[in-house]
Amino acid sequence: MTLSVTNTLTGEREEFEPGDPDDVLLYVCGLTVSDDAHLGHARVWTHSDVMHRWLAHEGYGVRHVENFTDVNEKIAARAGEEGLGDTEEEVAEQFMSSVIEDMRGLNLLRAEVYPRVSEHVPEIIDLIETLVEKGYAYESNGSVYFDVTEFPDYGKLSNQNIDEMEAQGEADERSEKRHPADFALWKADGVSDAALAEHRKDDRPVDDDADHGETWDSPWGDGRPGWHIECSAMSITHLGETLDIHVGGHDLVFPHHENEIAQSEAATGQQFARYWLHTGLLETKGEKMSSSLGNFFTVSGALEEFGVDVVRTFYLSTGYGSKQTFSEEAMAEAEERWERLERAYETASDRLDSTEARTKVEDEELRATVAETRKEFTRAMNDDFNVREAMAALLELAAGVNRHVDAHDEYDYRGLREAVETFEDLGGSVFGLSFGEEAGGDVSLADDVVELVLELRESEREAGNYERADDLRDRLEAMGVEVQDGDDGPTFRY
RNA sequence: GCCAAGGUGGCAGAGUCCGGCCGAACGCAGCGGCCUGCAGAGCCGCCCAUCGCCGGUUCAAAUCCGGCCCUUGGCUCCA
Repeated sequence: MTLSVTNTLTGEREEFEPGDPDDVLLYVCGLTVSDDAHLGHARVWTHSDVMHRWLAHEGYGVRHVENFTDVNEKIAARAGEEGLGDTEEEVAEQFMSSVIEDMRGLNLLRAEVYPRVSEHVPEIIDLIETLVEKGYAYESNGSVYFDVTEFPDYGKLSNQNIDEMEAQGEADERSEKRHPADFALWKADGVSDAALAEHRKDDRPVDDDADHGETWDSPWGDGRPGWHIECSAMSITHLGETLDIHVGGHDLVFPHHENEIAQSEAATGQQFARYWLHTGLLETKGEKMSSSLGNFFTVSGALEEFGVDVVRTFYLSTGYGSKQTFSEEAMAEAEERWERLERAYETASDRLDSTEARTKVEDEELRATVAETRKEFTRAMNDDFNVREAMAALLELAAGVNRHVDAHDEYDYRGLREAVETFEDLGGSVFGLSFGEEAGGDVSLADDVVELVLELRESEREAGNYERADDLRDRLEAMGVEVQDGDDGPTFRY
């Protein structure tokens, strides 16, 4: 069964054919570290993580690169804020370490490299020089712009049309730029994005004297790299001229990704990325979650409040390409889904421990469910990473396990073992959920203490002292220990 | 204005590429039953869908074609 993906470039679903199946080149557009990461960022991370995991699961070798943009005016602008450091570099460093912490917390597979803009300025300058030499870029007042009219394919990703853009703002001889759609590859010292935007709109002069952070020497004088060029430079450096999958949020299609294509393909003459996958945006109350709108929920806050598994389950209940709404209700539902899976997994592994490997019981229905789950999960994932349907398959397995346990007094060892393995493989390795992972720490001691309390409670129950028994249960509950009485005695989880 | 994505039950959200298995998945909420000292979990069953609107193609459309309405995103920093 082969994987097919929806390619933004063509707008169609295509069969996935990487340059080298043993070395699939995956580039994820990372974030600008000017603030704490929020749940919208984590959505891209989680979906690209699951893509990575699925490719690896299916036998592909994956080389995953994810950049950090640590040179940006918004970062520089925060220098001097309490607790953030006095320079652009320090501020970036600060946020970068918290982002890395978030990524760990989300249980993301590590990328091969996390390149930073500040460490790739020479490569960026080289790339710009190549573009200038080839006639795709020109210098103007110490800044360098990409000439969109020189690149016939400009607009192929976003279906934008240069002529229409031109109609909106006539090019002016006074302008630093030849065409309104031209974009900065290199910004002369003192030139800010804000000034550039104004310039683009009504031709106001581009220089202002505010301090916009560090500057670097270049053939065009001191300055800073433009926004889009970094991704081209870093991905070419680490993944070569043609990469297989480029992932990013939908809001980056234009202009960012369009410009990346223009720069990279103009410079190398090769196709930049084979497949462009764009993730839908996370919304709250009908608008996208974003740093600039200030309506965001931080990753660390969410991890603390809901836990990794619930956060991941939340993301996995919608396809990567669809937009998704964040709300307390949605998180509550994700929690129910995750717990349903987790409980079924625990039920299966507990019963497995108590049944003989050579048990004679065979439950064809259970075994069929396991087989069907694997088949359906694989089908769904290969169908443009349809995680929602893959998740549904896992939930069917949960129901299958519960049915088996409900209907039998003796259990099917092999069937249960296969179910447990399936949860660990598909739910654990592919979805990155914590099946079968003990929380660590003093767990064993805590477990023993709870067992002790439950033993006491059992004797109260046997004696008919239900009030006393319920009180013990309530008090455990208050500590976060959930107690359930079953045919085989009480079980607990926390 | 231009470009893109989307409008499916109380909520959420698959299915739309490749029309029939969709009388519409999975889940949450709600209702009934079983189980239980009780509770929870679980199991069984039920409830709620003119698949945005109008028209067309077809033996057959949520799925294809055309028009319209609405929402979100992009066109400025943005995952």
